Amino acid sequence: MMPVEHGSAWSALEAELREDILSGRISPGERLGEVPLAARFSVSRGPVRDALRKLAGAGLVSFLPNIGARVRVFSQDDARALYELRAALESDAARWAARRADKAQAQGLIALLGQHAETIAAHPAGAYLQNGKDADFHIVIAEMAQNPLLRDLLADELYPQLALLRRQHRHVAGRGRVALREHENIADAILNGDDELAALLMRRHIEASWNALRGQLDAGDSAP
Amino acid sequence: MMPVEHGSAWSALEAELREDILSGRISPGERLGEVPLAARFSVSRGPVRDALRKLAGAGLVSFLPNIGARVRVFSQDDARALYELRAALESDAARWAARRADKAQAQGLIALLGQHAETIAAHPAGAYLQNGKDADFHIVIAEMAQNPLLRDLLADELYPQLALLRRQHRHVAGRGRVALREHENIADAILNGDDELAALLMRRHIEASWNALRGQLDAGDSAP
DNA sequence: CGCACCTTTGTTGTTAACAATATTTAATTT
DNA sequence: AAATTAAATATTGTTAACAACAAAGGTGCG
Repeated sequence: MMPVEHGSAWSALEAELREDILSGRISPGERLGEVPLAARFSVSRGPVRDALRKLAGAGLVSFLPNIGARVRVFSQDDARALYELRAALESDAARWAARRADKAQAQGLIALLGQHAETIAAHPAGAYLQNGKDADFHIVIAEMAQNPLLRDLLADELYPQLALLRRQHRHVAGRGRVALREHENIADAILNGDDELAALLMRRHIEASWNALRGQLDAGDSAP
Repeated sequence: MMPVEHGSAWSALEAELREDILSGRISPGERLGEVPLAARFSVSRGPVRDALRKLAGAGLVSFLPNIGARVRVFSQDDARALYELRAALESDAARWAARRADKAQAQGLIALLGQHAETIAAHPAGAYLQNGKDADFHIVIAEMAQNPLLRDLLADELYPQLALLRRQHRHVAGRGRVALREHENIADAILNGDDELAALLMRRHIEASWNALRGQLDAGDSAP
């Protein structure tokens, strides 16, 4: 008999809520009342609370005691802090990836860059950074670093927060070709086992990404 | 009328549990049943669940669905991952501290090192690393970096986890004098605004700390 | 007309009972 | 006696009702 999956009450719930937030179906700043959510998922408020607390821990939801949960809104200072943290983590991820490069993963990285080049050639306008392709590259490197703590912190916390942050603003201007070039240089350094160079290039790559975003933030840009 | 503080049911609860775990009153691996805890704090299981989930998010408690919570036990690989992450975060904290050094904080750092030198002189055996003095130094630097996200990640997650990790093992052999010397060199680099040197020295400092701990781990050392 | 205060309403925090799962204990069989 | 299975027990997951708090709206007073 197919067992009715249990204990998954808030597990599935959290995943779906996450998806709704990251896809923009629920907008930044929007209220997340426990009762409506409970009704929507045909479940009681208990599991909903658990899921909201977990999402708050992941930085996707802001939580005020006795007031409630809202989809998180990032201040410019939040964004700066986020990118600085990202630079610290990812430059070290690149450093370790260069030292520990695993054959299979390294080939995956090369294949990925090949795909990206094709994508860029096909859509010169630059949909590169927009469609999760960028995230793939960074996640492969996080895997290559062979540090589960670092990988999870990046994949489960930082990248979702960055995705949500970008939702608040117009998509960053097409840095596609330049970004791909930077990715290729980073990959080369990793495949050559040059850990210091890989770390430095990754740091510069993220600083460039931050500068591009900050330009838009300074221009007073915000999503509808 | 003095208002009976509310909303503090699990806030105080979480703080006390944290303290019990970090102080060793509850040992690593020990079971954290919801019912006994609820009875102990004269509260229902709901707030206890919240507190346990939060502590699990902070990495002090391991949580298995349908089974329960235990005080976290670190594997050697966990420890390695922790120290690698720490090196990434703290070397960048030192980097930013050197760039953004705030007068008041910088003097605080100097004062701290003076105290530490006296402590070492008074207790040559080396109680330096054992009594939170070490943590103070690193926290001041995290503050100086002026990145709330980085500071909270270090102060609320990494340092507590490190404290718990050390509880699992005999105290690391007195690296006191050497560590103080390293601290002084880091502080000099920060006060001179030499961000690259500060970052590098901090990374080496943490690597040395990790090597000292790993030596004991390899020797099959574990707390009673 | 404006402001403060109070009432009302809606939402979150907490509780205790119920349901489902894991663990332990005891019985049974080989 | 050892191992396997089945009942019993303890623990976690979920639910619905109750209590405390915050926000909104209306009323009275200056």
